Amino acid sequence: MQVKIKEIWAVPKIGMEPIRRQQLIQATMEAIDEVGLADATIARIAHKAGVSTGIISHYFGGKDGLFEATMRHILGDLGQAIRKWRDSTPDDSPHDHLHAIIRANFDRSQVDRSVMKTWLAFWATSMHRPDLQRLQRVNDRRLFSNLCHQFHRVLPHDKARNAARGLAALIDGLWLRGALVPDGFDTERAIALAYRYADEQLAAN
Amino acid sequence: MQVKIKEIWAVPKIGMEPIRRQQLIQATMEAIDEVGLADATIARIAHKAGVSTGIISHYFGGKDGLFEATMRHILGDLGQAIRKWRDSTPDDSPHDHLHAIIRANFDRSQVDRSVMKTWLAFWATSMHRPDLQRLQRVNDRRLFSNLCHQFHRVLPHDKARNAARGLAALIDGLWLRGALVPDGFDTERAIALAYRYADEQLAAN
DNA sequence: TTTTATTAATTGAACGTTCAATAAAAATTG
DNA sequence: CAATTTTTATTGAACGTTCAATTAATAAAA
Repeated sequence: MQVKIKEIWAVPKIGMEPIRRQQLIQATMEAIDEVGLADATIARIAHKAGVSTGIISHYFGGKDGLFEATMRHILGDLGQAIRKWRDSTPDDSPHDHLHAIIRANFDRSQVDRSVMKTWLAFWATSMHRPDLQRLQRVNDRRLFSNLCHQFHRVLPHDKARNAARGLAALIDGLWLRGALVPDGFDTERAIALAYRYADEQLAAN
Repeated sequence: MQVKIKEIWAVPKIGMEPIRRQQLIQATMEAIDEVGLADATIARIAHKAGVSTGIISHYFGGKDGLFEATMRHILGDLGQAIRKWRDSTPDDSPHDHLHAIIRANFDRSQVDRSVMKTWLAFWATSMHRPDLQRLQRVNDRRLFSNLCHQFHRVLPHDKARNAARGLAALIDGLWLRGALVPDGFDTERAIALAYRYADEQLAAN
């Protein structure tokens, strides 16, 4: 029944799944960077990845599934960055550990333009989608309890909790303000401000 | 040419424009609160405001215009809150002025659920729409230069700028984290943390 | 042969916008 | 004052477009 001009069909290769998933997640972030989530249609994403639209439903079940997978990918990168900076620290004093967490949150993988825009879209969307909201809260709590644990090695309960709350907010705020300015994000300045806050909280025991 | 069952037509009353604009802006925020910007269709908004879809284009030129007007309304409320808290302060010391700015940013008009969700949608959308981006930057700069001016009455240039940058980020971060938790936003705790930061910066001259 | 991989074409729902119709109210004219 | 024209306010059906999702077709690989 189909009308065809040429008898050219795609050449299936085995083991394409992980490659296609990666390609489509990357294309999703790029599309969001270019036109925003609302206009990041599956046709646009598929074209950018060099595949047809059907493949998105095939591997991710649909657009929603692709977006969630993209966000999980970014969260995975953040977790990796935290491990990387933690392991690169000489000793494991609260001071060094806090600095590592701060550095990780401003890691190159997190301040990339397309990643930052995807984060913003994620926040706005997560408010109406329970599945994304859960993802968001898990991440939120992890940052908070990480910070809390480190502060608690030096400060009493309440002070540690408040210090963690403040530092978590400062990190998010610096990151948000960095994301919202169109021109470059001065990461080092943001890191320096967060370091200062962390150090002051540690000193006030 | 229209097919009618009943001979009932709307009863136009003069001077409806400001009333309709207010109704539609309110309905927009409620719709965003309920289903998010993407699903806040003009049909839904119009129904919620108790008017027909055509009226949105009539008064706002379209959906985009309505969203921008909604955001301008929220920004206007923020400006009003800043004036309110500034005027309610006994003297105009840097300390009191900073506290007033902090209070205004956590004013009831700004921590309302529908307002917070609209803010989030605004941030995500502003990244791809120059008109909204300008609106966003004007607001950003106003907060920063307000803070900077107050800190500068006590601190030298560089320290004032860093203190302002830090406090602006802390305010935004506390606000963001408050917006993202589904259950209530502990405004007083956020205000207390911001106060503490402001006070510590003022003391470190 | 079945499974995996993929595409092009198609479908149907949803959406924003436009527009003719309608009438009260206000302004203008005779 | 009465008759008319214009302005303001409003509706809701119709239109055209855009999407996400589905489907039939295709073939290499297992």
